[in-house]
Formats: sequence, C-alpha cells, structure tokens
Amino acid sequence: MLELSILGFLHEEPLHGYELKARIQSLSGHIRPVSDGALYPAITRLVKAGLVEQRTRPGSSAAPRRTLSLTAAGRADLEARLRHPKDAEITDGQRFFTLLAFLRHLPDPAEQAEVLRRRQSFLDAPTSFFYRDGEPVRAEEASDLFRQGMLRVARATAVEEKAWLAEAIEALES
Amino acid sequence: MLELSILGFLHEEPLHGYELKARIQSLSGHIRPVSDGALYPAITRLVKAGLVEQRTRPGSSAAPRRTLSLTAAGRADLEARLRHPKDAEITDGQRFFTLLAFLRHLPDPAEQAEVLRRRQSFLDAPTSFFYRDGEPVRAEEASDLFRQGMLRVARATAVEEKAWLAEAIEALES
DNA sequence: GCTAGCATGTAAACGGTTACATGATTAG
DNA sequence: CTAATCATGTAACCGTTTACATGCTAGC
Repeated sequence: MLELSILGFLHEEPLHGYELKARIQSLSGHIRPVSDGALYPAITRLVKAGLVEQRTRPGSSAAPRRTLSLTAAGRADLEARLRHPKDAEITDGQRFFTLLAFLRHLPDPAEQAEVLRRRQSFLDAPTSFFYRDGEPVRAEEASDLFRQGMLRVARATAVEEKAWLAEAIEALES
Repeated sequence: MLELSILGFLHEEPLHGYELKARIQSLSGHIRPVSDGALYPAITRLVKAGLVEQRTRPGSSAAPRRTLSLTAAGRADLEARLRHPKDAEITDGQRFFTLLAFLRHLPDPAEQAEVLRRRQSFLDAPTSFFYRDGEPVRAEEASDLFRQGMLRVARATAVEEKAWLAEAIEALES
C-alpha cells in the first residue's frame, strides 16, 4: 500500500521524498503515521525495479533533494495495481480507501467500475462480527455495549458505502 | 492485535488453537484472514511470557489438542492492554474495533469510559484526507468521484461513531 | 546561539504472509 | 476410499516500526 501511494502521488507530479511523505501523511497519516524507515526503503525498491527515476538536485535547501518521477514502466505498474487489486485490497477498508484515492489514474471508466463492483459484492455478502450457534448476532442483541457499538458503526458505514458505490457505478457506466 | 484477540477470547473460556482461530476469524477474518503462521507463533510467545498456560489433551480427535487458558499474569496483562491502549489502537479504526470487542473485560466502567473518550477526542479533532493550500477539502469539491466517495463514507462513519460514543459514555457514567 | 523545519538515510527487531509439512477423524 | 474437517506446527521472506544518525537553513 505504501508503494501504491508513492506511485499514485508521483503519477500526479514529480516530488522528492520529504514532500511525498507529507502527501501520504495527509492521506492516512492521522490514522497511521508514515515512518522514514518505511518510506525511503520503499522508494529505493521502486527505483531498483525501474518504476521510479531520481535526479539529485543539490543546493536548493538542506540535504540534497532527490526529485522522484514515474517512468513509463512505473505508470504501467500503477495501472496494473489499480486494475487488478489483490483480495485484501478489496476486503480491507483501509487498503481499499488507498486504492480509491488513486483510482482516477485508471484511464478506462469501465475498469474503474469493475473495481467498485468487486467491493460491492464483498459488502453484499452478509458478514457479521459475531456468531452464536452459527447464526449472525444482531446489534441489539450483541452481548455487551461495546460490541453493540461495533455492529452499529459497521452497519452505518456499510449502508453509506453501498449507496455511494451504486451511484458511482451508475455514473461511470453512463 | 492478534495477541490481544488471543488474550481476549481466552479470558472468556479456555480454548485450543484451532477453536481460537475460528473465533478470531469470525471477528475479523472477513477483512483479513488469520494465518496459522501468525497464530501459532503468537500463542508460543504468550506461553513463553507466562500469560497463557497449555495442557496437552491427547486422543480427543486428530492431532493432540493443546488446551490454552489465561494465567493470572495473562489476565492482568489483558487488562493493562485494554486500560492503556497505544495511540495506534485509538487512531486506527481496525485496531480500535479489536479493542472494543474485549473492552468488557475491563472491570471498571470509569476506565472503559476513559478509553471511549480517547477515541472521541481523536474523532473530534478535524481531520481531512486531502488538503489544498492547507485547507481541508470538502466532499463536494473533492477532485474526483472516488475521493468524493472516500470523504462521504468517512464522514458518515464518523457521525455514527460519535453518536454512539456519546451515548455509551453517558450510559457508563450513570 | 538555539530551535524548528527541511531532507535523507541505515540497522535491528518484530510480526505477518505464504508455502510447506504432517497426520488423525468423520461423513459421504 | 476419499474428501473435508480437525489440529498443529516450521521456515523463508517481506515490509513496518523503532531507534539511531547526519547535516543544512531560517527565524527568533
């Protein structure tokens, strides 16, 4: 997901590491901070894989900046990641949100809709946090206050997301 | 979080690894599957730390079962984890939900309310996924359909969760 | 002169994923 | 007899966290 964010932001414009960190932080930093120890090695991996190019710009300020930009291979790779997300990127809300943040970089609206449809069918499959004797537990009868809250919030989220997905798929297909 | 789930479920009753896996799966397995390669080493860690005891029950069925139960130290440790969650367990919805699933095991309602209040103040701090010129971006004016969706869903979730938190804290304090 | 912000990196430890490996019991 | 389920584990790999490390520039 970190790699996807790097590729995604670089698709918009060339950036150096520090600025990239700020962008990623504004995307998901309030939930989970971005550490240098994750970011710089990830950049190095992408450079080694030929997906990202770097030009060192000395002087401007402080340590010499490495301005990063996507290569053609990088752009292709980003699109592939968006087009064919792994299961975990569909089921895990956190990861799916990261995907959504960059889904506009998939040029074909039909392919965008396809990704949304995968999320939709995941949400349509009835899932409940707790089971008692094999039966899903309803919010009202959950064993305690806290589990009631989990169910209530999860349900409200699912309702809103399903509504949005339906609208968005409609819009993309017209 | 895996360790918390193990301690949490064992607080309710002694279980063997396979049954533990089923419980954890029903909690969060639809979002992210639980792998044996994570579960069994986690159990071993907890046993080594003296938080979990195991009795091998041969014969019952298939491979010999190791029935796991919490030690006194394990119960104390679980309560400490619930009482003083790390920041990431408050800010990350996924982890906070895991916390919620076992918060009933904190005996003091005032301490339960304190945990909810931490989540509340995190949600009350204005956070926006995207910033343009330092200003948070509103859902309606987000750059594309997908980011609009992210903002819309995130907002609906926050609204519902805040409402529940307020009610729950009220209930716990009366 | 000092602190905050800019800017980049490395290394150890940790935890999780994936794949491999084994073997018993039960239902069809 | 054979597939599904029960039941437990190991090992290689991978990415993240945490801590450490460096040094410049701008404003107070």
